Amino acid sequence: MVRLKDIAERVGVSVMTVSRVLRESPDISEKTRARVLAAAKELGYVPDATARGLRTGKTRLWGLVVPGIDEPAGAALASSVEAKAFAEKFELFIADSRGDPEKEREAVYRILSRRVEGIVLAPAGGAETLQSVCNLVGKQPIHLAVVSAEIPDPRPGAAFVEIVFDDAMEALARRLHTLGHQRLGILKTGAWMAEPLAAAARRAAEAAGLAAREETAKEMRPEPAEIARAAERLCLREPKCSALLAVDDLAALQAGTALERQGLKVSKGVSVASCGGTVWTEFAKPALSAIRIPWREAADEAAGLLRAMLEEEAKPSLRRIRAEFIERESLGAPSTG
Amino acid sequence: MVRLKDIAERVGVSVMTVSRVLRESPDISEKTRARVLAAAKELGYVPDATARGLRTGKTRLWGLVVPGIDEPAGAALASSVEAKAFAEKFELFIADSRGDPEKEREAVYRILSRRVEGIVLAPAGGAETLQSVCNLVGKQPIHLAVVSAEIPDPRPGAAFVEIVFDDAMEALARRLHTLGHQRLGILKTGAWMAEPLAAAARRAAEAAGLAAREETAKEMRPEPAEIARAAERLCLREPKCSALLAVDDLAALQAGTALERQGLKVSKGVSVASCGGTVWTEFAKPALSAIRIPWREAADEAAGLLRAMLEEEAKPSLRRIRAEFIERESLGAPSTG
DNA sequence: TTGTAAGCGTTATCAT
DNA sequence: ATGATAACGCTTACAA
Repeated sequence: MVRLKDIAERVGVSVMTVSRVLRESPDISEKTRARVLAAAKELGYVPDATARGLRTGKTRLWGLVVPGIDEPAGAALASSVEAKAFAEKFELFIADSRGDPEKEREAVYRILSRRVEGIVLAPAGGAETLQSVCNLVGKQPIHLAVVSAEIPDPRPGAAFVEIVFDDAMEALARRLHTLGHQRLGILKTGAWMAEPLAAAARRAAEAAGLAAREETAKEMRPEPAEIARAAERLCLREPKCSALLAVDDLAALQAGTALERQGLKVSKGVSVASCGGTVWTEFAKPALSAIRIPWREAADEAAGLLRAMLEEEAKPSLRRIRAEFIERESLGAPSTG
Repeated sequence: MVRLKDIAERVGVSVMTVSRVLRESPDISEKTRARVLAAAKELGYVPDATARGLRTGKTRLWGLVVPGIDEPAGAALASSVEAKAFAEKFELFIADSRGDPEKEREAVYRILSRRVEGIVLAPAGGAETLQSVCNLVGKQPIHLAVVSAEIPDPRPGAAFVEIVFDDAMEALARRLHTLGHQRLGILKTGAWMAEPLAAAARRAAEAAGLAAREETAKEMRPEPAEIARAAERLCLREPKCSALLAVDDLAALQAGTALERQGLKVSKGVSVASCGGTVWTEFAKPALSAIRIPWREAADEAAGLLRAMLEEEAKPSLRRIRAEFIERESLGAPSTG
């Protein structure tokens, strides 16, 4: 590995001179600059950002911890944060908690030990387990931005980006009610934010005068057959639901397919909606995605907060971002009878 | 930030003693061990892996560079490599080249400057631009594992995981021929590995006695309307293709939808196939995914190679992984006439 | 314009 | 069983 010292010896100057040249400091004669640059190139010098960080105290490192980086939502988050990091000349650690709070804790700890300047966290657990991670990070002189639908009260010392589902869910429930639906089936999985989504759906259904039933598949990405069974329990068994809301697009896609196999026709007879908002789902099956979740906006906001906190002494803040209801073809009137 | 020194002063021992306790070295009296541990906990000590890495020369850091981390294939890769890294107690940098060889070069350089011990690269460009990145990395004392369908010849000094499409494509082409198809439309996008996939499809079509036509959308993830136009050009304009192969599932999904809107029925009349093999696409639309690309296997292999290279002095190796043809419902006989 | 000395937090090595 | 010293590669502070 080539060090400054190697270049210095080669050129016959001090290490400091080389360091200055490479950092483009002024006060360097054109002659030495050229010779140093040439030697650096010739030797294939790659600066050691690790050593620089140790000396300066600035590592230009960020960390991101998500539950499920290969889930559409997690991938959207990763993409947004990575883009910001790259543009700002930060390197980004990514760790996947896989929905496990224990793994999340370990990931955060390990990332802390790398002396990152900030962490974006998409929490795996609920508000309780989040507290403990916030405490851990709070003791370190770094910044934390949490993207979540459940904000602990009182708020720990971190920047929060809260994703709010209520307005969108209420709009959806009202729309379904207007179309003539009386009972909403909620299909929950172990996907990120599934529980807050389901809770918002329940609240909205009640407010709109819809009865609601819920079926749960615990895995983050359940077997298609399991989703099919849940969908059938909701829409084929008494009391039958004429409308189905799945907490994510892929589950909705499966559920819709399953119901059509059973002879129900989506949009006529049974309405199917889902919560989505990633490049992938928007692209693949926009018809179902009635609740658009602003994953990218949330991630951009979180990354923006980290960057902002670098400069100003930003106080722990709370930023709300709202999901929105989008009218889709998969929503229709219930079959009569 | 708490340092070993702080603990040492607190307990009244030397820094080395503290270091030893924290690294669980033997030859430490139970008494001091307990006191050091207590102080470390009390002060909220988090070790500085950066400084450790500087001193030991072992950073336990890996890097991953992909084109499109929010694409199904990129996300699958990230997930696999992250899992291996986490299990092996490595931290993982992730950078997204977004299909741009220039960005890829910068990402690799920046990751090198973090003194990672290994890099997994999913190259953005073809074999030519890959060479230059391999040269850059080759000068450093670290390991490189490349996941690609195009291996440069002669092979640069790196471990290669080659994804091979030919067998699967040939099986697909033969099947289509048997079903009575005479002309295959190939729908290419700017997705990762699109060009090698299309090339393999062309070769396979020719070998099976199918004529082939190709339409290209340059973006990695083109507008649905653009895909629809391309699909229509292939299947509605003379010489009409009775079978369509898209280089990725999402494009196929869009294409299928577009063709059905035009009155063609997928699996009767027009056959639609795609190249997939990620959790998302398998889950959402298995019907279309006739070429299963072993993304995860490839990523696991690449991560495994990195790990192996840590221990033994592994030579630059080449490992082939084959895509497989899977019979799907979306394949049927062409409409007669 | 260039050089010298010291130190960032840790561990290898040798000493006690 | 514990401590002292130096060094990893770099940059800040000061001197020449």
